[in-house]
Amino acid sequence: MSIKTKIKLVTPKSLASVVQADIERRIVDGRIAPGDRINEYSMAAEMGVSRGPIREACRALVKSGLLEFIVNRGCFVREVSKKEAKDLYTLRASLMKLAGELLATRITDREIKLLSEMVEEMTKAALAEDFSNFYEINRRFHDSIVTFVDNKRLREICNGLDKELHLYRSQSIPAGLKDSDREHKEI
Amino acid sequence: MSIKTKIKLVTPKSLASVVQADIERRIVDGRIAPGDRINEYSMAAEMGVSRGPIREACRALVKSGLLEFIVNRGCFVREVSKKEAKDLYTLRASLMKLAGELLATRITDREIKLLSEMVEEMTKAALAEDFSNFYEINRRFHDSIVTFVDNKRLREICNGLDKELHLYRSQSIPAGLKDSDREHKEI
DNA sequence: TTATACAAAATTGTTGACAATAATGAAATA
DNA sequence: TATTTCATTATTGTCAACAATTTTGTATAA
Repeated sequence: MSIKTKIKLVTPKSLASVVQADIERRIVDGRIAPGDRINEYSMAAEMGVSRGPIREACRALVKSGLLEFIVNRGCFVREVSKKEAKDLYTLRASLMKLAGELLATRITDREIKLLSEMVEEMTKAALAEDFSNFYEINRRFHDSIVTFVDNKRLREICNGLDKELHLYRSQSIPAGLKDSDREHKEI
Repeated sequence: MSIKTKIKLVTPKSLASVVQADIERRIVDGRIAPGDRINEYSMAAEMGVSRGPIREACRALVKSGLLEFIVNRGCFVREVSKKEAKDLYTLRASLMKLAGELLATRITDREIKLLSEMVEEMTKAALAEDFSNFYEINRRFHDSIVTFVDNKRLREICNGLDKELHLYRSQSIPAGLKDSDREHKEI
């Protein structure tokens, strides 16, 4: 069953949005590495669609910071420099601080419980040095916080920053696990 | 001279990016109002291009929050609710605060001078109740700050939020001029 | 009059084709 | 050998046509 028939059975979505999610996934899980070019033609062939939806998806991914666009040369997976990563961290830290402050005024017991459980899981993963698992829970942890805050744009931006930072980490070595864990407990 | 030949003489840019800037401009200066649909066909005809670039541009504008996309119905100029506007203000305030803090540690005399001049101009415009002029200087003022900070993503996000908020203001009544002016002087 | 059904028109979704540009590689030259 | 030139190939840029879907308007029935 092709991608196209698959989505038609569920909620109606444009091909471009499906393609977008697919490319995003490929980037995040490393199948496409920073610096790689998105070959419209082969990507289209691989997904069984034409180049139109691919191009539309790429335009969106450029705006979200995952791709870089060069005229007549195409889209490349962002290479995040150290300076840019530092800037992104600063930004995200500031926004997570805001999220924390906002959430503190409206958080429910149920939400506290959910977050606590995640911190616990993260601690376990960190001690076991289970990196991929740690990052996944960590991602869910932060996403939960910004979701509970109920500020749509804040959530979108934070998730976007997370993806960009993930891009940076995939270029360098994973480090500082215990540190970020201690940070979480303080919230 | 058509749009196409015009850009070819300057820096090479894709049609889609020019279309994107054009649509953005139309939205910001009110030629297209919140709730309006972007008719791909007529927009393409009006700009003398095909629908491809229009669609690509719209995908980007959706990501940046200026348009809303509904499958099989097209792109509509965002209608920003009061709640959303409040959220955006919160976000922007927090980011401008961050920008201010970051800038304080590295600002040059020349930059201080430039910003002071803008505050002065804004005060004049506010007293003369010259709304459009005030907003334009205001925009440049904020853009200067985030530019001086030298955090690319911060700048992009702030400018994006500004545009979204402009969208909200264009729906409601302009108000609170003097207030925001006082805010600026405190920086 | 109001509601429903349905044909016609308008609009978006997707594709394949062609044009324009950039990348590649081989031949010619220093 | 190293470099340049230039044809070839690969790739992106743009378009126009067709398919699928939604909207509109009209005729019909309650």
